[in-house]
Amino acid sequence: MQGSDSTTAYRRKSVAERRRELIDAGIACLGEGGMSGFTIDRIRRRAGVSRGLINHHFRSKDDLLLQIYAQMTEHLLVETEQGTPREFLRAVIDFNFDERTFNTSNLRAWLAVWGEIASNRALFDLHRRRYAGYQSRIAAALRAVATERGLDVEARQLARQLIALIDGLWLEYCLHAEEFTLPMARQDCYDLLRARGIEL
Amino acid sequence: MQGSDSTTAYRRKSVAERRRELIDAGIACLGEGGMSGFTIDRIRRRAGVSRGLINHHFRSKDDLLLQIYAQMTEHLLVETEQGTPREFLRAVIDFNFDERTFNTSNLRAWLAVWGEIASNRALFDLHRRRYAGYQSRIAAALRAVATERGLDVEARQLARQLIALIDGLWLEYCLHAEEFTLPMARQDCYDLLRARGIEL
DNA sequence: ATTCTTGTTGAACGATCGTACAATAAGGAT
DNA sequence: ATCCTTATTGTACGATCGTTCAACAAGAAT
Repeated sequence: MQGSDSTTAYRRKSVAERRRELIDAGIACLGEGGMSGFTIDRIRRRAGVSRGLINHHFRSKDDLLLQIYAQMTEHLLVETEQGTPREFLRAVIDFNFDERTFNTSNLRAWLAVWGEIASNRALFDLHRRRYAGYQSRIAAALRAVATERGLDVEARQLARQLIALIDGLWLEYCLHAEEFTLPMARQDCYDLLRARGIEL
Repeated sequence: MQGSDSTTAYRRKSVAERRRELIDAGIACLGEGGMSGFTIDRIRRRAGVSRGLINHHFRSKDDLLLQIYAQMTEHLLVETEQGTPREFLRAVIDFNFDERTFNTSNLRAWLAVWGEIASNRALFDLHRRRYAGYQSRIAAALRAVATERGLDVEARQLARQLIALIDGLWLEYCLHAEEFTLPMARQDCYDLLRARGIEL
């Protein structure tokens, strides 16, 4: 755009870098205006790029949305890949309530995507694949920690409750950020498990 | 349309009845296609009505969305207006997981609306008003039941957790209806309170 | 310097969006 | 029967949507 060299009209970037920028711009638009704000024109403006470039890097707008979801879940999966079951559970909770993840813009983006999953086949399928692994890994970790302490828990049920609480807290925060702090939300999750005898 | 009397092209209805029909059609569209499916043309087709009628009964599409939210929350407030704190809490949980409320179409409609609240001023304001009363009533009921048993609970925090769990379970069910039963979800809520010493 | 690849642009397209409005007719009042 | 109100229709409009595509130029390769 207005680069330091006034003789060049624009700057070329690598495919990976540009795609990443467009994905980030898309997430920002989702966070700012929900699904109604997820528009080729708004995305391209936020990315500081021309109208046609999005369709050059992505097959369609739906494809961009799919890549956005892929990146959002990628973060969650990658950053919780670690050691013992107890460490894993802590990582899941802490990551979900880390400032980088737990901010209104990002949460609104998630909310907007959730609203589309049910009526977008490709998105739905990807979500199913990602989510199944997520839940079963949490259930397995809960089971491991519980048996280690000689507790008898319904691991799948508890995993479901934990995930539901996390998502619900996200939702609450998304709509009522002011009466809410990040450590409070995190503590709510630890409390849920402690009340079942699982201390992290 | 194709009424029994073939000489009449359409049937007039009372303002209240027609508005209700349009609101219901709008909810159905939200549940079916998310915010992207919330379209004047789709709504009017589902309601079996002409294009112009929606703007006759509602100032704008945003106004219709506002009325839709008003009706959805109305149900929740009305059906939980009853007696003792314990009865009230049971009513809240039971209503949230009643078949009439807890079905994928309705939940998807909620999800779609939630996604818009943050970026729609009028919707946001209405939501705030409705939600504040909802949360404080739950907190008060929890406090009453707890002190009745000599327990010391952080009522507002627990209310927040309960609401988050309810919303989270809605969300889970919305996206994974098959590995989920209604009584299971309801039980999850009772479990949360029981784990804190509050037996309903 | 020149060539070549391809990231990037911007105009143009048809479709669909929400809204406005004049014309119509249903159905109660008289 | 006739009038009157207004619920209802259907067309039209401008704006914006997602997508296509020929032309352009950035920048590495030569």
